Amino acid sequence: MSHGLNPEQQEAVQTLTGPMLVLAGAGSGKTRVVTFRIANLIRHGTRADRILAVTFTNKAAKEMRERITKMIGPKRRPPRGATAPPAPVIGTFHSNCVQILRRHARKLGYPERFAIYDRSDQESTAREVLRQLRVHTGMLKPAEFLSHVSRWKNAGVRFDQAHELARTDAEHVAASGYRRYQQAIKLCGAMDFDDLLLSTEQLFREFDEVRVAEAGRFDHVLVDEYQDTNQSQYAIICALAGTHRNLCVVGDDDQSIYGWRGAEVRHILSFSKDWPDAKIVRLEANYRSTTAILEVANRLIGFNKTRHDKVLKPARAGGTPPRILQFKNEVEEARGITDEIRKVLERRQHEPRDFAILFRTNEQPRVFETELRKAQIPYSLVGSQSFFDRKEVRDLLCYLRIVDNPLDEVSLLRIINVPQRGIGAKSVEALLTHAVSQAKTVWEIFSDKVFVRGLPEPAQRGIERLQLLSARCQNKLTQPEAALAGVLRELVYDLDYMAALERMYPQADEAQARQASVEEVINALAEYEADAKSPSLAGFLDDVTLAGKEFGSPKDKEQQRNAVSLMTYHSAKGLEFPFVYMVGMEEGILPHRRSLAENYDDVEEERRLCYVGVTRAQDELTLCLPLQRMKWGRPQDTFASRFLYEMTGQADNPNRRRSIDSARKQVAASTRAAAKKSAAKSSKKS
DNA sequence: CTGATTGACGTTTTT
DNA sequence: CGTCAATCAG
Repeated sequence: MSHGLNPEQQEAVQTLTGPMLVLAGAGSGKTRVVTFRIANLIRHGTRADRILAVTFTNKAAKEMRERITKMIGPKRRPPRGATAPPAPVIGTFHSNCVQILRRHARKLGYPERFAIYDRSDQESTAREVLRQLRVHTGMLKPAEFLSHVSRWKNAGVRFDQAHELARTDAEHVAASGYRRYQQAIKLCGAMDFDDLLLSTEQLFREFDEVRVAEAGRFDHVLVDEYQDTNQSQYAIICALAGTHRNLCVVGDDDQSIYGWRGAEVRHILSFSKDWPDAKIVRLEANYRSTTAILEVANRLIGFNKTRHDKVLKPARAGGTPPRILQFKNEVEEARGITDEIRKVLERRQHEPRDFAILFRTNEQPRVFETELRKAQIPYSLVGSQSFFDRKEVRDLLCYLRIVDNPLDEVSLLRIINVPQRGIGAKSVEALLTHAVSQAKTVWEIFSDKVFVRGLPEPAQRGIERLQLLSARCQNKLTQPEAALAGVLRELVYDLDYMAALERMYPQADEAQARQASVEEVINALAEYEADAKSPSLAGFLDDVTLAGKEFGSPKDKEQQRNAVSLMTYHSAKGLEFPFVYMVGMEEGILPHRRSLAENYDDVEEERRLCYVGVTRAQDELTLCLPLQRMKWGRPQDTFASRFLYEMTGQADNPNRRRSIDSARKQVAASTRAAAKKSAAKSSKKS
């Protein structure tokens, strides 16, 4: 055991009891240490299923599970029907909280089958709440409203306290909405992502017997990416590990990039205050990147004030110094990088999966997508717009959610007239007003015969059909041996959904693509059904909400296995690539203008974001700067990111703006020349 | 009730 | 330049 580990790593792996803080720098083999440690615990007699490991993403959890199975799992596949050997419990905070809450939801006044609302459900609810308050979207947008509410929730501010903290007009409106929002989702028997953590915390606080029971399931708790834990997550950790104190947290304060979500670097900076007997292990050797890259990384992060002092020590000598490339604009940037990648690929030394293009905002990759597609280079856009965000997929899932839980108002409102069944805006409005006045959900109002008879004739029939549809599905589900995928297939048939899609999308190819998505949902459900231990509609929906991004068609999966990665710095955390391109290194983007506005702390977080990007690179790092960027149809000049100057040791350069200006002048000249040329061409033609 | 057109407006990251 | 909400004519 512990072969190939350095002394620090060995200490982290072999000290098995008591609290421990592992300060793991980027590329220090952190993941390896965590998995070795779990394996070691099992070898020393801990039952595997009494170990809880909390990861940041579902993807990380999946990878960790696979690694551990490889290390300690049976050499041969156990015969069919044999009981599976105990395995460690590995998952995100959110998925673990759902497990716990499913067992005790009643205690908190939620139905056993409470729904989980994702971002899009939250936005719909927010929109509805703001509409009821007659707030103009110009004054407070749903997304902004949600960010206020989320901040309050994470800070432990209840909806009756928010008004005291509100300063601006928008915040006061948000405070009024907060109450309604919370009541609305509670009425639907739903929790949003924040609620999952807060409710768990509340559950442990108010019902000690529950806390004792849940904590008693484990003898060891490990937390990865500890720098990104927020207040409630920390409380949950303490509740679970407080008794046995076998708590191992692993993280890097320099990679704390979720402050906006309530993560507190404070937790990792002061761990030893709360756990005075904690052993602290520092992993500073970096096995990932070349010396040339690490020099830049160290120089950059040195500009941050609030941090544990540590320096990444390179294990790989030499290397190519990072390059800084300037392009005329963001289209040229995409074209230039695509070209470079294509050339490297043609030499057959590297594969598409060796490349990553990192950016700050989700709007940036659009240009890259078109260029990569043109060059026929396979790419995968990580994160945004997953399969389950497609309209038709989402609609179908809403049907399933209503079948599972008819009180789920957000889902109902989404598909109440999709495909169209005569329940127009007026009728919906009437239903909603009545529902609110009765403190009931719309689904319950459906059964209010007197009220429904007052609605237009087509609406009445639509409601009846909807009720019938749901009842039929529920009926099928109660039958023994009912296949979930089969029920869904019949639902699609009953809805005549495929034909409806053709009507909704007149273009044949688009309609076909959407119909294919429907097939894929059915496949995904079938796949879930085949894999899950005890499959249920509810379980499938939970998985989709919490880990939706890992689903997808087999074709997509196959294609994405070896593709250039396009992702944000946030989703790049924990990953590594031989070639990394950091794109759009401009003031206003990285650091983002929003974080520049107010305080200094936010710039430090942006710097950490940049640091995360730099430390993803194994062999070659390229920093890119478009000198102009299209904004609202007009090209606008950019300024080079201050981080570029910091990384290159020019932070104090008083002329840094001028030097960029001169570069811009050159580009402007060449642009003018190009414009003249094309003008000449077109005049020749005519 | 539905489908088409017009107008305003746009500052980030995600479990 | 795109997106989405509000508005209007069938």
